[in-house]
Amino acid sequence: MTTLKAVRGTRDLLPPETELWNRIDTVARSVFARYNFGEIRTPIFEDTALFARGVGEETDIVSKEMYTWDDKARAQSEKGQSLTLRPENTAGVVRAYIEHKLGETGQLQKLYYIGPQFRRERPMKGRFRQFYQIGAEVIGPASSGSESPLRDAEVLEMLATLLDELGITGWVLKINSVGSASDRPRYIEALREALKPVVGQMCEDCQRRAVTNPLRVLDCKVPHDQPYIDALPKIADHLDESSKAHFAAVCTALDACGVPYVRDHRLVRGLDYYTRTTFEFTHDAGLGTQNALLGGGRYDGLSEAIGGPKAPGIGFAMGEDRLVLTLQAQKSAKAQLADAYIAPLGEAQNAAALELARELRRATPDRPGLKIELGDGTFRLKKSFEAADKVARKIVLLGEDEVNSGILTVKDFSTGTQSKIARSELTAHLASSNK
RNA sequence: GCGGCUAUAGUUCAGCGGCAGAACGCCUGACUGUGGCUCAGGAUGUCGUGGGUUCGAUCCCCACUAGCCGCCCCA
Repeated sequence: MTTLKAVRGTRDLLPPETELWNRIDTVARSVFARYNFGEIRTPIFEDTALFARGVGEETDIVSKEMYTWDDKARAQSEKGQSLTLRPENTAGVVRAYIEHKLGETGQLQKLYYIGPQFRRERPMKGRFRQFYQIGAEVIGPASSGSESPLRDAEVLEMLATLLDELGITGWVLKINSVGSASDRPRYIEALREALKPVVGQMCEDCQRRAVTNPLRVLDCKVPHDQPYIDALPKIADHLDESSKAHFAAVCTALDACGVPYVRDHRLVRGLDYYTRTTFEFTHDAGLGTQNALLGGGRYDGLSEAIGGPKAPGIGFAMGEDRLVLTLQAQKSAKAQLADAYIAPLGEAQNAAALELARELRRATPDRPGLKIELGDGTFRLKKSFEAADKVARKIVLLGEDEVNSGILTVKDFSTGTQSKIARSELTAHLASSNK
């Protein structure tokens, strides 16, 4: 029989790595809570039309990367329909916003999500077919302030805080404005015109892009092409007055709170719904060419595109897989040692050891409970020490003497010192030197 | 979807058309209640899967699968 394996582009997350994933989730939830975001959980699959209309029929994501299937009717009373595993979460959140009439509250909705997304792409380092995103959306009727540049700046400031609290050092924030829905076609036309005379001298990829998707020429990294690209028209010069003022206000607010950023007029994003502010946080360690930790932007027309009321918004999605890779590359990911390893000396002490472990592990109103690894009485003492040294900060010896006297032997691996501790004081002793 | 590189022990990787290797890790003992160092010994495995060429294939050829890199795109 052939052995079954995780399918291409999917993977199992195992300890100790899952500890890092959990830590990232915890830090993210804590930051979101302080900025007064609430969690939303949307279904993992949706009607295919949601993504076609929301993300854009012509985008690569929709045209070739979605896991879509025909869900057959099972009875007269049930309709068949085309369903799709979500390739991103913004469309689902906006769908929920419309469906539950969250705009009717008049309040600004601040929602975050953490969960798996699915795209049928060629897997690479930092790119998987099932991958995890942590994202958030700020959306509401214009009267709630959802359109304000202050929202953009606040979201960016929150992201800087989140990355800092995660311990990611050396991130770079790039921002740009892609203008309103009417600005962009005008700019693309200007780009085509400007490319015509020079594209013959540029790389083959650019010659193809100039025809298929001129905005992508801005992404070209071939050194020879750079002078030509620098000479091309900039989208900043093709924005209408209100988009210009909006972007300037975002920059002013970021300057005021000291979040560093670079304006990158070449930053273009591939999802149709983006308008005005777009951004990306990049990092160079551990990610190879997939160096974007997160990306996002404003989507002032998305709600209408999927049949809802006017509801301007801004959001982002972080690649959690990429945060993990970056933190691992920074070596700030070390497994948490147990507070103690209990070593019963002889099988006769096994039962007493379990009882002791239960006591130490148990949480009380004033103490969270200790992290305890339990050995085995059949191990020779040497083996217990070797095992304990790998997983715990201290070893607690529980032999016949200790069980009878109630005075336990505790050795601290970091200092090498050994002490006798009364059983009644053991919890306090182990908890006190918790760092 | 297209092009390229890769796949051997738990891990990182050598290797060769003729007995499957190293380092680290793991297990046992020296050492019966004191680890890290040392020494002695031990187990590593469908050489990614399936075909083909050959007296003989882990090695050469083909296909498939998977990972990585580039295109495309994106978190």
